[in-house]
Amino acid sequence: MYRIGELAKQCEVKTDTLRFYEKHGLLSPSSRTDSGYRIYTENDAERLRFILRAKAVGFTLAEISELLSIELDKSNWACADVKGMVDSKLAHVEAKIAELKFFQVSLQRLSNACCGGPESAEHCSILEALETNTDNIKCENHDHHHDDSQYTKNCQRKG
Amino acid sequence: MYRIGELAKQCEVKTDTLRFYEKHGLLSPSSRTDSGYRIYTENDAERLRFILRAKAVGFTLAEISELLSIELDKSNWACADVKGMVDSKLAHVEAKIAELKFFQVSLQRLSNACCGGPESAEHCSILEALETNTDNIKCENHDHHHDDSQYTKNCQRKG
DNA sequence: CTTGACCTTAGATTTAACTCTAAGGTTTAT
DNA sequence: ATAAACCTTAGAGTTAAATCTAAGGTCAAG
Repeated sequence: MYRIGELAKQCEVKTDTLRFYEKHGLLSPSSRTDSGYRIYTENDAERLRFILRAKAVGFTLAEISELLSIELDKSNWACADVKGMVDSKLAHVEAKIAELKFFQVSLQRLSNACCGGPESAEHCSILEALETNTDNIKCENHDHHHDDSQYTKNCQRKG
Repeated sequence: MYRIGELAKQCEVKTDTLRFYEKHGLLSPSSRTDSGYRIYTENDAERLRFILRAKAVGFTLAEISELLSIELDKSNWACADVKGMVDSKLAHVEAKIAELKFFQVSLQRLSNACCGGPESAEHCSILEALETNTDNIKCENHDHHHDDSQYTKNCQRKG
């Protein structure tokens, strides 16, 4: 059982944000005190964490509402409806994962191609890494050496 | 070589959006015609696609700017700087992937638990799926049958 | 028994990211 | 050679998602 300020602090949001989510139907406290204070349960907290996670990966509040409506309307829906909706959201999530893996590969490639030393990063760029396909990595070959293996271990392939 | 309208159409954004990105330093056309029209190269288009992908997975324009600044400033930076920044962004991307996999698992679990038939979805909910750990899945056991295996194949485990 | 940290509401303001408007110049098709 | 469909700028308006303000009620500590 949390009051609004406690839940807000725990989840690192403002109390305003919680009232905003309530007004927009995303999260309502399970009860109120006699004097009208909001009382949130652990279940409410779980729901909030779900909302914040969804937001962090780029879902809009409208999309999050839709995801959560699966919970709210469950007894009025048929399994077929729920499954259809879930599977569509699942496809959406999987598409996002694929997009992010694209960034991951690009950034990893750039990180690998870059020796990490004090040289100019003339040939280190995300877009160069994007243009390069799969494993044929441009790698700067500077004409000097510096102390250690840590910097140069990833610099061996050349386009 | 594209004019603003052509690039906008190709990437399904408004021309306003491209002018907005230019004003905010995310994407400038490589040149202009004598009469002042913007001329975008294939490289510019690639950069735009990068921006749109980054946006789609929840990066703000400020974060995207930062990602792209690796490109802009490359000759003024040392490899060590670039690598540090890239690795930090990489960690960010990997965290997002982890978050999304959390959703993927939850949704997949829900999809699996839900028989997909015409029954009430009483026990189908995202939050129930979130609460359930790993493989001990609640699954409604309706007292009737319907046509085929397609609906019931995933309904065999019970908590 | 009052001070200060909480809570309430309604409504105004802010921020990011567009999106539109107005007033005019350019290009292409008929 | 002129209408339609583009382009230019500066600046105003919109939308989502908060965030702040004002005016006041609640409650535990000293």
